[in-house]
Amino acid sequence: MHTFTEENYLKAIYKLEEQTGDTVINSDLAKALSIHSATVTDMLKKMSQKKLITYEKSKGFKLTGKGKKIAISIIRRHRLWEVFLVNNLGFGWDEVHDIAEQLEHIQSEDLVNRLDKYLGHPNADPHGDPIPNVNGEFAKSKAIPLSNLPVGKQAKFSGVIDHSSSFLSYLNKIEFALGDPIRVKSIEEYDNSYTLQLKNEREIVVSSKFVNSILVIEG
Amino acid sequence: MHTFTEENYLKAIYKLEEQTGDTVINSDLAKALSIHSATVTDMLKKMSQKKLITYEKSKGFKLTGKGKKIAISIIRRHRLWEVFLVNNLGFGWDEVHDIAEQLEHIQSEDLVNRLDKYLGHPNADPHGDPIPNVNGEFAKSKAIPLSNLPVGKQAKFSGVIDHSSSFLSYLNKIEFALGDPIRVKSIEEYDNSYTLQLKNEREIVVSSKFVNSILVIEG
DNA sequence: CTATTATTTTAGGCTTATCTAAAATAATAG
DNA sequence: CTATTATTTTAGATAAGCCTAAAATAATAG
Repeated sequence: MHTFTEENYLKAIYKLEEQTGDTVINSDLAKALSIHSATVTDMLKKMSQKKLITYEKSKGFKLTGKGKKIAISIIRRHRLWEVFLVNNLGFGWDEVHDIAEQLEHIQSEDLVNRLDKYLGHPNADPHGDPIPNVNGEFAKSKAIPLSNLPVGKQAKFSGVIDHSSSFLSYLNKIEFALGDPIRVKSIEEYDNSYTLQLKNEREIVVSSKFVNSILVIEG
Repeated sequence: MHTFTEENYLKAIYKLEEQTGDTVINSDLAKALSIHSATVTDMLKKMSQKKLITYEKSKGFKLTGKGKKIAISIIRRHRLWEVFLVNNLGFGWDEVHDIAEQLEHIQSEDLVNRLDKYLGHPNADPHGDPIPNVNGEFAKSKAIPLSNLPVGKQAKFSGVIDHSSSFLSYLNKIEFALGDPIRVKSIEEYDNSYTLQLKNEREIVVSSKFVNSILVIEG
């Protein structure tokens, strides 16, 4: 159907659109894919011809309906494979990204849907990212960054914003896992550090970077 | 590590060596890969430089130890994925080849070994083909073509030689599956057709092509 | 042993995805 | 509003894998 490269462009554009909520610009995409702007320009022309993006010279670009549909299906595949790798094969959540990057390009509708069923139609991957269903629809999430959670309110750790393996293995080290309860006890005005209360009354102190890197759901 | 293309060449050369027991020639490899001889010549030079094959102009070629090791690891991956697709995802044995052709190129030692463990270290794929272990060693098999089984001797269906999906779905249709008992009742001299006795005394008549396409183990 | 046939290699091209360097265009500061 | 800076595009190359057509080599038949 599409080449790996094209699929990677589509996925990257989708994620940039999601982040900025607007049209994407060449240089951002180039940075995201670690390639040069000239290369991006070339590819944009080709993708535009194939009606995967809308694109006018020197203006931003965005996915067409067709392009978006493909991007979402790649994300679906990626996240389902991550569930398999963690839940069934016992990989750590900090180890699966690169392998899922490869698996997401396997072409077979049937395979993805059987995998989905085999895994019990999960609605989130091991990092708490939502998995679109077979029609490309995402479940609505009430997750908010921990930094937006009012002090004292009880919540649950529901996902990460920072997917870097250094952050993920830090979470492993402090034994804080998806689904765990969490509450902000206090915020230190001096350096904006947070004192959090976790499972079994355990308290930890974390940086403001930390509280911007995880998502929680109240209640 | 290696490109998909290179891996496909290695696998194809391995299979041709296995079949003919000798050095492989350009035209056979070209046919196996459905590409032109000129393309093969190009690639042979490159692979020879990388010490994956031994090659002298206009003579045959064969895998080096290094090349063979890679080829076997690709076969291992392919067959393990086939087991997963059939046993866990419920695909038919006639449906998995193309998907496994893609999955076999996923690069991760760890992944293959975890998959192997998850599947319970199977020693054969859904077609009865042996799966090499982590060191690249194949279990010795006592399988023989059904055509070599003496009349009257009891045996078990242990593998297919013909992997075409038309043959496999024919076997599905006649409800003859791996592990089933089999015995040659008689051979018709006129057209070399065989009368076979299967599970529950059931008898079928098959062509000489059929008896050359399946493997059995006596006993 | 030579002529014919089969096989392999060379030579020159194409496409995809990338690059660098230079030119063109857009954005921004004064 | 113009000069500087930033961004994007064009132009020309490269490497991997493939092709076709022609040349070279090897195999085989008489």
